[in-house]
Amino acid sequence: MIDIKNIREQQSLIQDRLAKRDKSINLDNIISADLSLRELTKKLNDLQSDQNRQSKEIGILKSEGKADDSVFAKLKELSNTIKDLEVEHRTKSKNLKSMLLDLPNIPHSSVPVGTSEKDNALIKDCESKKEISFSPKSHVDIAQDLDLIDFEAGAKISGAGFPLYKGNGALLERALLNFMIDFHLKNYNYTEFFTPFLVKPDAAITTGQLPKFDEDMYHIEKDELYLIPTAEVPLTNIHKDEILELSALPKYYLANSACFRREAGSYGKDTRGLLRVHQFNKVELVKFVHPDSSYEELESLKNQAIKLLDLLELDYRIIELCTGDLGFSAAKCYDLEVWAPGEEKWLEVSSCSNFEDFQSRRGNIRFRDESGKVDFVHTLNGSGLATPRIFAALLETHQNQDGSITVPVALQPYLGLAEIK
RNA sequence: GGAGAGGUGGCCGAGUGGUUUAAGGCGCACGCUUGGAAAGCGUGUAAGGUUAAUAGCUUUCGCAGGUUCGAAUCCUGUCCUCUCCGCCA
Repeated sequence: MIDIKNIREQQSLIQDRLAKRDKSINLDNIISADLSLRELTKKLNDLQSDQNRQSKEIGILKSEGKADDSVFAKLKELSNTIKDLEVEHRTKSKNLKSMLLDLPNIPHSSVPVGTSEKDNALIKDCESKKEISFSPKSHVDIAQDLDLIDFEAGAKISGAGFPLYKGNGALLERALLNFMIDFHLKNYNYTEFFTPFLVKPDAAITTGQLPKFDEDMYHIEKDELYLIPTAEVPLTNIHKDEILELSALPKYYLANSACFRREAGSYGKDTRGLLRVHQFNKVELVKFVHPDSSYEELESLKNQAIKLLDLLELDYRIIELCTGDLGFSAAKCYDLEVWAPGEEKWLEVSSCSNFEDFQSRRGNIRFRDESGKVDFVHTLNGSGLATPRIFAALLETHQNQDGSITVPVALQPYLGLAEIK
């Protein structure tokens, strides 16, 4: 959520910066709603003050046995006026809040300007892809030939997009997750969590999935709970409505979770195999940091995810999203993409974002700064990493002509195998 | 799912309709005291809105409504925690 005071004070500046993301955004309604709400607040507060004072006087009169009906009648009128204004105030305040919740974050000034994916900046290209001397198979065929995934059975049980990992496939999935979790825990100062997979609407509002992207989430109406699209949601909400001590920052949190995505509107796109599924696993990294250091933290987050790709011996490139392609909550975002030689596609396996105070404002996550003043923390997150596309790229990159897979050295202890055949 | 108890400031806890402007304690901060510390004594100690303001006003006692001139207190709904019973991995 963007600070209303900020919008109030520099409307045109913010308007311009949001226009780089979406030209249709207009702040005029918000400005006028804010103005009218503030006028109403002033009026209401004055009347409340009057009511408080007079009620207190009645209290004293009554205790002295001197109160008569005329005083009550007079105050009844005031009380009714206040009640009406309170209703109006509530409505207007909800209205403004909902407008603010629908507004995306302001892109950081360093973000390349553009309208879509095609304007994203290539930060680091892959210098030389691993050479494969034969025609590489798709991960779908490899997985089927080696009996690693039973897509048909998954579809029978839950529908398309719910892969059923089997035998060495299930083992590889588990090995990948454990390898990645251990990597972060051993090399960086992360605290591991295992979170709930179902969350209240408020939690999804904090991170920005709600209220705008309700259609993308699995929703259990009976209990008013949502299935998490990423562990970012529960992790970020751990400190909802809290004021953290300065000494507690930065906080580095990690969780492996199943992620559930409806992928509404993306039917027909990447439907084959593991490229776009409704349920997958991901190791998520979340940071709560001092506002002064959030951009350094973004770089280190990105570098951390990259190291995993090196260890898995995958070919990758780094993209910086342009203003038009940036996610709703992000101020700046890097995507890591791995090369899948069978599919002949770059696959997004990690997204590392700085949300600045966008999420912390929505979730009321604050800290006490050097001077004792309360301010919002900055939050960041990054995938480290999402497995299905890593799984796919791994099979395709490390496949041999005889159909076997050579397991990267770093992963071998977790798998207990040097090759899958 | 059924029955009961409870949710008050950083923490504990008093408060069942009106000087509550939330007692008291703990913790914390500062000061006095001291050779120094502890103890003791004193002062201070929430967040949001508005504002030039650390002034004033206002909101907030889980949350949302309601009753009343006036609600932490009464009523309704709801969420959460705990205990017991039932079911269950």
